[in-house]
Amino acid sequence: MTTTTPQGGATGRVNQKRRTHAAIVAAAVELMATGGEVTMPEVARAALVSEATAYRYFPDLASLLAEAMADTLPGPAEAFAGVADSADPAERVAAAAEYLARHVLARAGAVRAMIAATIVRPGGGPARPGLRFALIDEALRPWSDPTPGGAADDAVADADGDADGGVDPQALAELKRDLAIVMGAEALFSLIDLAGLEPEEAIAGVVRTATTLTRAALPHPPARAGRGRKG
Amino acid sequence: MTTTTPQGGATGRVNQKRRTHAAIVAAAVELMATGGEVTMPEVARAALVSEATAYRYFPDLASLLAEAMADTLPGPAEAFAGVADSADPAERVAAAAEYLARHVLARAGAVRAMIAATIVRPGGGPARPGLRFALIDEALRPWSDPTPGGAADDAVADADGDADGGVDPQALAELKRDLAIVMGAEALFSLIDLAGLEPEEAIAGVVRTATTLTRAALPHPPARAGRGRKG
DNA sequence: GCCATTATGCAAGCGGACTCTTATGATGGT
DNA sequence: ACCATCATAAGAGTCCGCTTGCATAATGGC
Repeated sequence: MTTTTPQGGATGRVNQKRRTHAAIVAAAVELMATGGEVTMPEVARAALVSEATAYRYFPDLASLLAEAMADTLPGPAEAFAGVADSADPAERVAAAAEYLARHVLARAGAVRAMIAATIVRPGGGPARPGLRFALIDEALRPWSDPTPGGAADDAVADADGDADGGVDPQALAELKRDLAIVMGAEALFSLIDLAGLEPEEAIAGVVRTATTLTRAALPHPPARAGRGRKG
Repeated sequence: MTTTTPQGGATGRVNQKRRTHAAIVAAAVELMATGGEVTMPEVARAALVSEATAYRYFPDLASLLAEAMADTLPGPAEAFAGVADSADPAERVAAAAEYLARHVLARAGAVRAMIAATIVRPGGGPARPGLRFALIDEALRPWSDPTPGGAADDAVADADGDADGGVDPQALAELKRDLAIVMGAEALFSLIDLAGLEPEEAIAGVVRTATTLTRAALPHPPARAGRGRKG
């Protein structure tokens, strides 16, 4: 996510810099979409730019991939397209988890490279986007904001019965932490690489686990995640 | 976990090969224990062996680290030392999760290198140990084996009330999958690197999430994971 | 103790992630 | 149109992962 331009930010040949920057990101986005591996020399070649120049704009490959990744995520809005008017957090969490998982799997090669690059640099800067956190917050908004102002208010009361907005803040924070573990690329790759699941099974797996965790956080008798809905 | 010796397995100069193999693994174990990064040249130097020789015994760094890692894990027995006579799966899962997490964190550098190496080789062989799976199976044994033959039988009946061994096999399989996501090094590093938690907080986090999932799989009214027990 | 077997060391090499230096050449204000 | 500024290209260099070929030397059966 870190972007460095030559000679600081808005000084010098701003146009050229914006052009170059855009070209590099565009090339990265395109290569990422193939799902294959993405290397810095490749991106540079595709962007008609020297490798050294690419490194002048991004401190490392992970930062470049992070920005390219973030650029292809239109924002939380799309993730909840199907459940926009639903105030059931479990449903919203499931939608977010699946949305993120499919996005990741479609760019598996790049995401794998990103994880590999960032995992060996513990303190080395915020090179990885916190995509999941924004999605989690948005998914749990019905519990965070007591009154979002739309039809959701009714839905909350409908789904929640007595305590509509009254969710224990600590329980909410813990749920967010739980979901941060599950709603990530690493979780997906764990299931695929270690557990030997097929991509679709892995998606179903993380969605199910995320749903289970969300339901478990509810103060009400939890129905377990619906199984066989995708099978 | 893959070990290749020159000229096949038990042929040729067996003693020399065993000595060399042991020296390499021992060096890796020692370097891992420092928690710092572990590279192949380093291990080779520490083992008084050329790098090429190290690669003759292990196809890649990940395999070497995997074997060294597995060698330092005395087996499932130790993990459940404190809860050996407990048949509460949630308690056993918590113990296993914490055990694994501490083991990983004590060798963070090596594990990070291992993840980095394996994440970019999706189909490239089983270079990563399934440590978690054995632990999960062992933790859930009270549910898998209706009658393990010890004092656990009574404890099961005690904790479970009516249906002692009668746990839905599918629910059990799903729980195992859930736990496979949470009880792993990646989950730990996600919390530390992305969520910004301290190591101890991260351990508490995965333990809590694992406990929550296990409790949620119980057919009975689940008490949420005890919070504040670890501070 | 000899000597064929065979593990090992050395060294070169490839590609990727970066870093740094030097020399162009495009940019854009005047 | 000029030309100082500044982004860029090119290339070498470092480190690691990993491979390969060849010469050397230890091993251990005889």
